[in-house]
Amino acid sequence: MLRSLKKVFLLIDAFTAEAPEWTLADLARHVDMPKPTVHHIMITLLEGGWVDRHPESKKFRLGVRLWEKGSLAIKQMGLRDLARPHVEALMRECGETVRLGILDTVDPAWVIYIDRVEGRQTVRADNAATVRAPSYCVATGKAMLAFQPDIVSRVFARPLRGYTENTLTKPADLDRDLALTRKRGYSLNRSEFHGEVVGMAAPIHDHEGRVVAAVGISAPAYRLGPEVIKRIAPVVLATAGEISRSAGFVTQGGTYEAFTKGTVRSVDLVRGVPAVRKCASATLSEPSDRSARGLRARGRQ
Amino acid sequence: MLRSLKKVFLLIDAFTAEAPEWTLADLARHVDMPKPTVHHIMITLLEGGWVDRHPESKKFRLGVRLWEKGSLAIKQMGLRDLARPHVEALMRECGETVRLGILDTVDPAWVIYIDRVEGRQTVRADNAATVRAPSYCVATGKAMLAFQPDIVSRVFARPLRGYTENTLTKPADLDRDLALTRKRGYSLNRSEFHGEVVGMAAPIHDHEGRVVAAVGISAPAYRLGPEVIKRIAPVVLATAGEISRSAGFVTQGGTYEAFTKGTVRSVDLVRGVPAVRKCASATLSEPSDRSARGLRARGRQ
DNA sequence: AATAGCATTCAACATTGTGGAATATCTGGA
DNA sequence: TCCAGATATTCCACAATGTTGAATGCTATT
Repeated sequence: MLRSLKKVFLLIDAFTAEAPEWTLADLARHVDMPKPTVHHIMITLLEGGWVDRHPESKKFRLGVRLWEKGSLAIKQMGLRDLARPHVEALMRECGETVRLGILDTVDPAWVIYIDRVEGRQTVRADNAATVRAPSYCVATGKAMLAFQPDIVSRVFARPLRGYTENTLTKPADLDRDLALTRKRGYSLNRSEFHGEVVGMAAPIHDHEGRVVAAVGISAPAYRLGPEVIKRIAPVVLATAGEISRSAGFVTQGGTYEAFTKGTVRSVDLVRGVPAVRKCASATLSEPSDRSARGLRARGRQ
Repeated sequence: MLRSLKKVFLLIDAFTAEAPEWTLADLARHVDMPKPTVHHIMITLLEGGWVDRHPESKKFRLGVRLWEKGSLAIKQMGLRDLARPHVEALMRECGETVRLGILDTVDPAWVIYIDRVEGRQTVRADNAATVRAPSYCVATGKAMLAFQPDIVSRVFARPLRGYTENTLTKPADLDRDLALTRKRGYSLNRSEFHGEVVGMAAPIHDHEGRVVAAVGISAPAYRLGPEVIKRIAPVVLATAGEISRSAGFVTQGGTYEAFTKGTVRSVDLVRGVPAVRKCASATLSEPSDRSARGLRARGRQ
């Protein structure tokens, strides 16, 4: 809409973990805009505190105000605080790193981690860590995509980049994987993003039945073999269920009706929108032995 | 500079901890702009993921991208990770809540807390907590102001709002307090922001001698009496010194010269800029008994 | 059925950002 | 010391851009 604003977005997006500092000229080259234009915008951002500038090197960095408002944004979401105890409990139960992720509202091909608890005891929301990952290659991302089929097409809009030899880059393959995820209730990442790293995750629903996030664990492949996965799956599913529940998501009567003005409605878990038909919650129940076996067989190929 | 951008700033600033959600009309009224103008801007922000919108209530919230880039900003500053172990150590030593704060680059009348460790064991960077406080009423803020006299005038630019009956609202009073702070090396907050809450803090210098942050503790007044303050002061000062040191700040030769191309320069701690004269580091040394006594006397009035 | 409050769309207008050219400042090399 | 080639910054005329009143379409409330 507003073109000048989009230019600002482009400029801010130039600042990444890999390139956190920019000189004016480099920045102008990078975004392909005239230097004076970039200068004007950056000076304005500087005045507002949105970027910072080293007084000598003249290099720009992202500023304090961004952090301040960002903190507010995450606080607003509330989900993080809500989920925290369950996330920690999950870590304690399985000992591995636990992540809480949401889909990037702009581009669902990316997942953004809003919390993380390290395998050992480093219990801190370390936002210095990786915040962004391709949703179609990680467990949390796939857990969310699987239960929001209408969003998947947006992921397919662009070609799926392969990160490892295991990455599912063909839409058909990914679709099959998502279907499987829907069946068993949890998703699996078999080293599709980083080699040697595997993970599993389950979706979290809000009080209206929408998929809003996912919790998952990740670990070195050798430590998370098929048998372990089978054993841990119920725990991950239970965690996702508990978080959903504290977010107000209840499948039969009770809390749920409070949010729909006396009308008790159930939710179509697959579409993620309130629907008429009543359905059993795959999230809250444990997976059948059948699907667990199916998983193990698939993991071998 | 760019007026349209400033409008955007105004809009984003409307979102606070107290008013985290806005409808379009309310927002337009609040910032006193025509509705279509606000609409255009917000839609653009929405597309960029900088704000979010509840699909039904149509209310705007701050979005994920803000959080993402904010995380990057704080990570970039690095100071937080650097200081973390010392911050934690300080908490362990005195058992009280420890905060790490920096001055708002735009308006030094405010301090922004970039880290916090709770008195007990809740060791997490809880950015859901208070992030912003008036610098002239809190220990961390006054520690930074005291050692940057040129900045203080900017704080005086606007009248100092009183938060409690102890708040130093008269410039002369504050100046006296800052002078005292310079002498003893650490600042004190005697319930000047929140009643019943007192605190003390010391400034942190970077490798060029600039004051970049402050560490401090805060506690209920009854728990942090004059005698306790006297006992704890050296610990706080030592912590600030250690953080400064790991940031590359060294007062005699050594690391410091590495940053000034072979020229060994010392730093004028008060002005915060490299200077010719050599001075003893108030930050790294313990306060004399005299100043500690002076403090106790003052605390009585 | 009617009102009042929302969000949204449109298009004509002039305010606003744009960017080429000029200047100032810095850095490293000869 | 001086120059060459970077950099950041300032200026101003132009037109592209954001602006906003008026009109429309919603959704709730009375």
